[in-house]
Formats: sequence, C-alpha cells, structure tokens
Amino acid sequence: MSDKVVTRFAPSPTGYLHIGGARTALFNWLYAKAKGGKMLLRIEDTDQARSTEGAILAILDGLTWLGLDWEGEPVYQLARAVRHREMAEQLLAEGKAYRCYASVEELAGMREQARAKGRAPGYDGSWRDRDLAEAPAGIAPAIRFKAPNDGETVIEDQVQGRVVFANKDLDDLVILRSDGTPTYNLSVVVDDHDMGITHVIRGDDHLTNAARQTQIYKALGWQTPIFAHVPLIHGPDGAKLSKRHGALGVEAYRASGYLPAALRNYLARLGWSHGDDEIMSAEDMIRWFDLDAIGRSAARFDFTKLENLNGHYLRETPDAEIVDRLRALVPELPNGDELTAAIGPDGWRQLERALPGLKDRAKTLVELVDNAQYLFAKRPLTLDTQAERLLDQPARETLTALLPRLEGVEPWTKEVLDASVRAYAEEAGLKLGKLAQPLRAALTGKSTSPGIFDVLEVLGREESLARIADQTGQ
RNA sequence: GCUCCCUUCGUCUAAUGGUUAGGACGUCAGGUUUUCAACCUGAAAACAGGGGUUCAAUUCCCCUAGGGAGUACCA
Repeated sequence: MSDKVVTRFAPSPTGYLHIGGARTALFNWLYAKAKGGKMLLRIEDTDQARSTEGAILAILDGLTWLGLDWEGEPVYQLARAVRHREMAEQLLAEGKAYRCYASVEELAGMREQARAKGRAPGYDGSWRDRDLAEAPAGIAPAIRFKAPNDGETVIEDQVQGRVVFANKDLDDLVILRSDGTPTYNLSVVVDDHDMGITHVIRGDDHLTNAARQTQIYKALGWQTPIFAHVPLIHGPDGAKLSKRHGALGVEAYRASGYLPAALRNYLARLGWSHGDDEIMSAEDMIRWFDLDAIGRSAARFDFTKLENLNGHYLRETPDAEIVDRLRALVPELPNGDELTAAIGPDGWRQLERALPGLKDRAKTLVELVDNAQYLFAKRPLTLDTQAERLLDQPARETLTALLPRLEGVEPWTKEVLDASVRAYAEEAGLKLGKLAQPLRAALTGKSTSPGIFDVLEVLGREESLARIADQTGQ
C-alpha cells in the first residue's frame, strides 16, 4: 500500500457532462495533480434504463476538451455487478445483512407513518430479526444492510468539517435488489475500495450517502477514504442549476465559443480561492489547490464573469490557435454551412489577418465570427435599412458616396484610408463618430463592433496590407 | 415533516478578537482612442437579524429568519 493520492470522477452517463460535474472532475483532477497522485474515471452505468452510449462519449469528450485527463481505462460499474453481489452475500453470510420481504406498498406505508410521527422516514427494520419461516412464498427478497441502531456515524469531511449523524436516523438500506442487482451505495463502496481510492471528492448532495457508506465500509472491515463534499453550483437566481438556467453541459459552452482555459479558470474560482488571484493557469491551480480552501456555501453561476474571463483568454491566445479553434467550431454552428460557404477557402487567411482587431472586441469565438462578417460582406456594399435609420439626410448622402470607395480597387494604406474617410466626414460637416456606427451596420448588418478602422484596413485588399506591413517593419 | 449544510458589496470571494473590511466581475464617472472595443484612473456598493462571551466581535457560542441538499428495491 502506497500513500499516493488516488481520486476519481464517477459520473452517471444519463446526458452530457454537466457543468457541476465538470467542476467536480476539475477538483478531483487538481487535487490528484497537486499531490502527485492520479485521477481515475468510473462510469456509473448501473441504471440501464437511463444510461446511453452517447452520454458516455459526451462525458469523455467533455473531459478531454477541458484538458482533464484520467489514468488508465474508465471503469464501468455495470461490469462489476458480480463482485458487488459477492460482497452483499458475504455481508448476508456474516449476519451483517438480511433478507427483506416487504412489498412496495408496505414500504410506502412505513414512510407515511414515520412522517406522521415526525420521525426520520425509512424502513422500520421489521424483517431484521424475523424468522425466515415467516417469509411469504413466491416472493424474491431484497437484501438489506443491517445498519447500527445506536450511536453515531461521524464524517471527518475535508470541506464540511466534522459532520455527525445519529444512527437511529439512518435506516437499513437495500444493498441488493430482489432481482439480484446491487444498489448504488454498495457498488460505490466496493468500487472505491477495489480501485484504491484514497480521496472521494464529490457534490455535497452525497453527504448523507457518505454516512451510509461509512457504515458499509465498517461492516466490510475496510478503511474509509477521506471525504470532501463540495457545495453545488446554483443558477443566478439561487436555485439549483437546471435546464431553465440555460447551458448545462460543457459542450454547450464549447458550442457558444468559450475556451477551455477560461471555463477551467472560472469553475475553479467558483467555490475555491487562492487569496486575491483571479487569472490562473492550470499550472498555477495545481500549485495552489487544496481542499481546505474550498468554501462551504453554494455559489451562483455568473455568466457575465465567465464571459469576461473568456475575453481575457481570447486576447491571450495566439492567432493561429484561434483560427484552428474557429475552423473546428464553425461547422457546428447553427448557420455553419452558410458560414463555411461565405468564408470560402481564402477566407481563413483573411480572417487570421483581421484577428488582431477582432480579438479585442469579442468575448467568445462565436461573437468573434459574428464580428468578422464584414470580411465576407456581399459586394457592392449597400446601406441597409438598419444602417439608414441611424442617419440623417447629409450623413446618408455622405455614406452612400463613401461606400463604393470602400470597395476601391487601388491599394490603400491605413493612412490614406484614415485621411479619406476623415475628408468625407469633414466635407459633409459630420463627426467621424457619426458615420462610424451606420458604416459598421452597412458592412456587418449590426450597429456595434468591430472597430471601423479595422474594417477599412482589411477591406483595403492584400496589397495595402502588405504595404502597411512594410511600413511598420513587420 | 425529519436529518444535515450554508449566510461578507448585485455576483464570485479575501482577511481579522481591535482594519479606512481587501480583490475580481458587473454598474457609474473620467482618461486614452478622430468610432467601437481593449486599456488606465476613480466612485458607489457587504459583515442577514437578535441575544450572549469579551475591555473589544464581522470574527467565538446560542436563537431566529432566509437559502440549499438528502430523505427510493435512482445514481
């Protein structure tokens, strides 16, 4: 036995990689890396009705995209059912579990009664010491764990602190269903033990399970892992993060044009902190991460802050990498085919050249593509209705005169462009700023961004760009 | 209902038994930019409420309120 840290991420494949799950995975990954240990991956696919192949792939993809790697092959929980059943039978043989013949109706009645009496709901233990001779014929029993009735079960949680449960509140839970399949709490204990997990880092919705699992560990004679229950993420309104809050799966964030580095940084910072540090590379996080700096209260998801962070990382990302990401992203966009066609084979090079001006103005890759529309605008350029609405008579005339010029055939330098646009504006007695907005609208179909000089510069043909490059020495 | 957890600016959070309670996002105001962003500077903005303990409490204890999680032969 080495004392090397082994963590695990154990999602159930019932959809996509949930954003909360992603954070749990990130914390497990960070802790393992920080302590020189490893993170294992276990797919909890025992709910066969809800588990799908596609969901497994989505989870693996999501983790990979986020840059979270795991050691070895994923463990599939369903495949280990035989081992789980073995352990259930061992407990039964040792008298630490028993057969229960109660029907679903009886169980519902028990819950009702307990509730009425103001006690903890659950199984009343009626088959715990009952003679098997009384067992009804033709009914397959479930196997229940014989949980201690007295005393307390204590979790020394690395995040929550010392949490004490009175054993009388924890009922005898089913560990093997009447159809012979194991249940969650048994499977988790056996798997975590067999996989050599030293630290269980998961959502605090599992805190009560930790108590029940601790009892099972004890009954099996195994040492419990160290627990760390991380608070859940809430939506902006304070309620548990759900569909109506929008993007839930990490692939939605990828599709919205977020960078993995930004999402990683944001997620890490949500509930965990290292002094006043906000911008953190993966290396920084690994160097600084520890369980005791995780807060105990739930955090609300703030899309605006994520956007800001993403904008920051966008500006830091090398142009070539952005183009690569864009090429991967564009086909997945709703108007992907259209865009791909509009950009054409030459468009990517043009886009890369325009990137310095584009990067500063976008918060996401999608926004960036959006702002790049002027590159692929249909010629001849015309004032559309939206642009016209922004103009009075003289301004409209000025702009109408200006547009053909912007498609000019002769090479333009930035200086010439500046001068000529300014001349147009002055001639008409207009402020340049007044022309800028509608001009942008005419070129992009939108009244905001990108910067007008960036637009003009790129419209100025290859030659002018080359000349600008010459003049600036680069 | 029962069990457990939580509560510092709007949001994410830092710090401390004695501080002008710090940072970040957002907001507002300037600057820079002949536009928009980006960038820089500044401002407004918080210790849930009530009791204790203490010379002193945002910090320690209790209560209340509010929020959250769990409460299955789901995971």
